[in-house]
Amino acid sequence: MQIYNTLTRQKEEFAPREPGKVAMYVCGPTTYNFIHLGNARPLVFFDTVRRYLQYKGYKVKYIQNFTDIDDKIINRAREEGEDPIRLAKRYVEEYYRDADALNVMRADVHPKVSEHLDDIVGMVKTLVDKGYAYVVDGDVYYNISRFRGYGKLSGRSLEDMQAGARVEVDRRKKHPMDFALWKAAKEGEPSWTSPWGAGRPGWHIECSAMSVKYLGNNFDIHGGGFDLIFPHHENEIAQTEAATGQPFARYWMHNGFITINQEKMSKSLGNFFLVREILDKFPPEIVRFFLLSTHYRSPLDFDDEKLSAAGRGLERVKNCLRALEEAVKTNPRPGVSNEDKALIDGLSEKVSRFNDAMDDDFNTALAVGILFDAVAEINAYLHGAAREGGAGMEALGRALEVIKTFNSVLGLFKTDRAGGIILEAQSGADSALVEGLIDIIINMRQEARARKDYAMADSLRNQLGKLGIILEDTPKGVRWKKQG
RNA sequence: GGCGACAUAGCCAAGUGGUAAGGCAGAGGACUGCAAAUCCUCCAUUCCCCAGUUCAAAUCUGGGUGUCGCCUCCA
Repeated sequence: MQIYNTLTRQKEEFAPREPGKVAMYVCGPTTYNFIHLGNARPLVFFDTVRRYLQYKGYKVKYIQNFTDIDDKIINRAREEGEDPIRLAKRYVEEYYRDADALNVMRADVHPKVSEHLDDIVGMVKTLVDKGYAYVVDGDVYYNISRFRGYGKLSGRSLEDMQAGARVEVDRRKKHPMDFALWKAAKEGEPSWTSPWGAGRPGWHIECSAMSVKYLGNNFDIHGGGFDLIFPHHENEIAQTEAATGQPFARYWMHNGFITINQEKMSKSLGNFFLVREILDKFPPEIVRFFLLSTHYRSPLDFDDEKLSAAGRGLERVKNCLRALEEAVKTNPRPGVSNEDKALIDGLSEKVSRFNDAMDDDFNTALAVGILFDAVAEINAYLHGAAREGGAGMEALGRALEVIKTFNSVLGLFKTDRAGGIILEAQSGADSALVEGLIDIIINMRQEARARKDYAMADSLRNQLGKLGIILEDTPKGVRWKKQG
């Protein structure tokens, strides 16, 4: 398996530090608002990485933090007149609602800054003691000039950065690019005690302290968005390697941006779409499918039209699944015919290509293409079986299994306890009553058709259609589904 | 100003030396009362432009054009 490593700027063969086990850390959101689509991309992508590694048989330890102490949170809390810690906590809960909807698995640990002050202060102290950090008026700064490898992740030199520095230089810093490990408390801000007085952690130190705490000094994969390469991850490396004296994360992975009209989506530009808003209009599996349809390192342009085109594509997969489940119910014939054998072999080839695609730096776009190939092959088989002797039990079982396998990695559809794919999340209000009513209408329409009253039949179908209920007349009877 | 990425059909998008996956949209046909779903067939002699390397390039090299990103909080 090959992984593109930002650190070396090339694909490398993946070999975890401990055979069979993978330790990974993904930078999570700062919780001062609902998450937007740009936040969702790394969530969904790295969740897929995790799922694939597990599918490959690795035991994965997956950590994703919440930044719940931060300037943006404090500012937001001030505007809302709410306690910052409470506000952050609220948005952590909201985060889970969105992430769960997108079928993102929970991390093994979701550490919060507010619960790791001891670890953070401990690491800052180590850096001060080792001479990598200095104290000025209760602030603690990292002295980047002391760290020889500074710039190795983002591929820039200290000189380049000094020339390009756009920020007003704080005269108290030894180097303009020195960054805060610890910020002295200001009036009215939450603060914690430390050897340097009351204050709070700088942004970068939390990930260093927490990742090392849960995964050790040199874990396998560290992930996040492209924009974290500099300064966040560069600084993490400087801090952690200086503190531990060992190399930090081994593979650095970064996902590309979501753009709107080819421009970066970001909170600062104000052109962002909340996951919550998008999920009001589209089912979550479409959003997830859309995110995985492009390679993770490429930019992905978002608009409603593209999402709905993706949804129309995903519908093919759903239809195939429905047809498959229906075929299984109509007592398939035992044994393995030549056609059955051809399908089973064809599907094995798809699985092998799917694995190859994912092995090549998690090429989910190619993997999705292979899913469609499998769907086309299954549909053609079902189509042929319909006019001949019927489908074979073993072939159908294999087809269902392959689609489920692909789904377990891509995480598009949620599954029930028995491992079955859930296609329609029926809301509680629906179910029995609605289904009963629809059956009554379908029967009325069938009677109309029987007496060739097509005007009535079509009218009933159209009216249901307006409510998002789609009827399909098949040789085996009428089938209905919800739109989307 | 420094550094970097990308440019493939109407749209989205794989493919990084061997002769263009897949999806959406579209055209024709089968099935159907009509639809829908599904199946079959078609839909880029060509991969931003120019030059070069090679038996062979969308893929490598050089130059140009365009778009985007990072250098400041940001996934």
